[in-house]
Amino acid sequence: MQESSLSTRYDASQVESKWYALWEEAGLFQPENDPSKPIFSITIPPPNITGSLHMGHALCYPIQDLLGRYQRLRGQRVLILPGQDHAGIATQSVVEKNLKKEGLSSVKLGREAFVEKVWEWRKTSGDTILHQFRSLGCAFDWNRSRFTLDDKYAEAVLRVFIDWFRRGLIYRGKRVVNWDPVLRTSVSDIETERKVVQGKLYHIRYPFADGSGHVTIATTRPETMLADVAVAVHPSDKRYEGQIGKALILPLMNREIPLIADPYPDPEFGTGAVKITPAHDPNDYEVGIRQGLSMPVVLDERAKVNEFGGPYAGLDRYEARKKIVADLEEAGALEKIEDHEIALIVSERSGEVIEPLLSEQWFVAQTKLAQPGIDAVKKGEIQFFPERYNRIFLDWMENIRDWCVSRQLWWGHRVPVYYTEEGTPFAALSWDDAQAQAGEAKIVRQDDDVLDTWFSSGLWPFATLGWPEATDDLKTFYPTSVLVTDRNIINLWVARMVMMGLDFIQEIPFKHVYIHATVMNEQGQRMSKSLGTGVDPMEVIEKVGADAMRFTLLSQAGSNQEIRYSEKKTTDARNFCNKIWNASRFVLMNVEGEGPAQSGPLEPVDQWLLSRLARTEAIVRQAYDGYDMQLAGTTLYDFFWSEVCDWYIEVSKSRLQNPEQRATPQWVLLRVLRAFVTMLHPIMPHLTEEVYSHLPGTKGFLMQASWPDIPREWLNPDVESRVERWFEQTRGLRALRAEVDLAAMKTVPAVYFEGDLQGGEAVIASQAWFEQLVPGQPAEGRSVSTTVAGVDWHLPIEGLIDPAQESARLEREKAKTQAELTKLEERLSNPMFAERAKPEVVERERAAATELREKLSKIEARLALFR
RNA sequence: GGGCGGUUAGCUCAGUGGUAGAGCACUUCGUUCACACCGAAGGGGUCACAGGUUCAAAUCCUGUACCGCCCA
Repeated sequence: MQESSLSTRYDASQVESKWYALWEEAGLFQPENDPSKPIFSITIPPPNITGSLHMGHALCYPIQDLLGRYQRLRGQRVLILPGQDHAGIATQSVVEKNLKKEGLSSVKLGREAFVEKVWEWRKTSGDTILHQFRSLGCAFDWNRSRFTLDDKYAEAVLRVFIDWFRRGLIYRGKRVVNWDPVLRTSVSDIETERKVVQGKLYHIRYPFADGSGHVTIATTRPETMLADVAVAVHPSDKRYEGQIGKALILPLMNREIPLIADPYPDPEFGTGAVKITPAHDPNDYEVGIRQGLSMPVVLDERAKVNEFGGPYAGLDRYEARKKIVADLEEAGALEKIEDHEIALIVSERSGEVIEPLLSEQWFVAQTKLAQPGIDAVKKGEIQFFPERYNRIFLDWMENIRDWCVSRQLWWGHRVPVYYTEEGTPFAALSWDDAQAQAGEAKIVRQDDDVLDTWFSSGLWPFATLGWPEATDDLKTFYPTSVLVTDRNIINLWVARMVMMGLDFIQEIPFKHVYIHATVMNEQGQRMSKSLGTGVDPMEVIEKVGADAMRFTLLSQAGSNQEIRYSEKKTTDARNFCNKIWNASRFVLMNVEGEGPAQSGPLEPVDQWLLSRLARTEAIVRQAYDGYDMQLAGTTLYDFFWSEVCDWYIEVSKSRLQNPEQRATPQWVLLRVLRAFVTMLHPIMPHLTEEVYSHLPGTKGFLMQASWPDIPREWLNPDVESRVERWFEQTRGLRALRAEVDLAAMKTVPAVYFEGDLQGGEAVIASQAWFEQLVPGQPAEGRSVSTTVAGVDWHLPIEGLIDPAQESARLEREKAKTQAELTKLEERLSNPMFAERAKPEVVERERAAATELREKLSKIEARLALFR
């Protein structure tokens, strides 16, 4: 290949699709069949079948791909198992919406036909997001892809339910749940969000039955009063002393309800009296349980008032509120209405306000299951990254509440409970199975509900590997190495996988949990399609390529909890791609054939770069190991751009022109470039694979290569500081030139110096653009001078010097130096400093002060020449 | 109400006790044969605030304010 004919612009679009196809063709996404290698495995968080790629995915999945690619380079046998979640509510409501457009509905179709429709929909659009993962470069094992409603997976789900049912861990009970009146199902807490809105606080008088005055309660939801069973006050509330136990008349309904004492009401808030509606408020429900109150339900599954609401029956909850408020007003029971901020709970799926509703549901007892998970985290068998999430996890697990697992949906794993005519439940894999268990009694129906989606995804790390069968995959890849996910589902998903894994496999499901940041937009707002703040990652990939997209996000991901995405950053990342591309072209254009087999003697700059490489490698390796992609990314960026390109390549240019000298820089550049693309490969897989393929002597894929093996002796701090001193001198000289308007990069005959350059003459001369560095002072004429790290430089430019300008420059330099010196002297003059500070610090400060004093006196002397 | 995270240059962020950093943006200069998606130089910061610990604090401690998130 003619490297010089490669374009000066890196074109990601061609490169990326080419390599992805080649990797897949070569079977590189499957784990190697080499049992001697250690295992690294991940089962990815299964995206919903309703999904398409968003920025959160564009971070989460590339992190997993990065880890997989890194561990593969490190010699591990890597499995990343992809798949999808059937996502009960989300999917069902999407399909319902589609049906509505056709004038159909789930009710019209009936259960069987509806579920059929959902399967059709899943087949046509279900894999969209998995295909999009390919554009991101994700090296996942598509052959092992799983879906939570696959036959085998579904069987695993039912087996778990049946097992827990038999052990008495699953029970049926009445609770106040989050009821979505539009989707007409219970929903979990994670499927709701809080929204603060401006509402009203209604103050209502409840008169005592004996006519001795009244109690005023305040409520934001007057319509629920229809189902009030009591009014509660705090036991310590002096205002109600002696009145506890008296009967109140519930206005409009004219029922008698008691005034009770309970710790729930906050005496500071309003009158301290709270109406209690156990069937329609979770807090009131707790009071109801404590006090043994009845729990009438007054709203139906559509949130309409039922027959218990008497004259209000049939009204929607909001219509009922209006009418009730009007009637209260008329009855003189309404004391006042205030504006009040209300924290509404809204269903994420339908956007409807959640109705807390008492209903009968299936629950899983959690306390016993949680304990092994708590122990595993406390013992450090499972570790969260960042560490702070350990506690968040433990706090939740230690205060865990029973889990409502039933959903009133049709799409999902149907609760495997069958009932006899008498209503006796049997949990079984099939109707026949249940009948066999029931014996004489006849099974007449199966439970209508389906299981919470998290119930099935809780099995993900082992059901995907073949459980309940003892498959090779399960033996080989479980427990998995790490789970990478979002902090929002630590409790709802991570905790469940931990509990289920420990309960059914008796082993933790993963050793590490890395909680990644949330991707925000440029203004720090949450990205959301409905708010129009979302950005489509596919469009970004089209513009700048997947590698730049990945670098943008990955190089911001560490232990932070927010990342700001901006288009500008993708441009920067694209520029980095281009820089790598062009520097690689440069190297290839300057190497012929296979390149030198070995280096000649290494010069200090060669040793310097190799030493920098050694440091970079150590930092990057530790960063990847500790889930600090940000550190890895920025370290590689800085190393390549400033050390390889800005210094080493520039210094090497003249050597590469010289046939006698070129072998060594060629050898160094190839070694460094190969190591660099290997280390960067987990972040930018395509570009690095492309560059690697052009390197002389390359066989096979970079994806299959080994992590760079850096000889220990390359680390050379002495050479580093020596060479960096040369660069410091170079920068000082360039700055001096700029100060006197001497154009950069135009070679000038001579500059004079006094001091020790430590062998850096050639490097400094070429990099500061001088033909020669002359020891001593210029014989005659004026020159401008500067002092850099103890070396004096004199640039003879008689005739070009504007004395006023030069003395102004010197004054600035003097002021700066003086300020530094003053600061140092203040520190040094404190006797406690010399006494208590570490000796090396004192020594360093003293030396620095001496150098500054010398520099200052030189500046003074130079100033005198221009006055 | 409880908890967690954040507050450092115009912007986005590094920086776990020893002379305040990077990228972008900005100013000036420069198309030289890797790259103008580039190079050179430069300006720019009371490290949110108030106390404390320390020879020394962006960094450790206490408190406050503001922003964000989670739980109730």
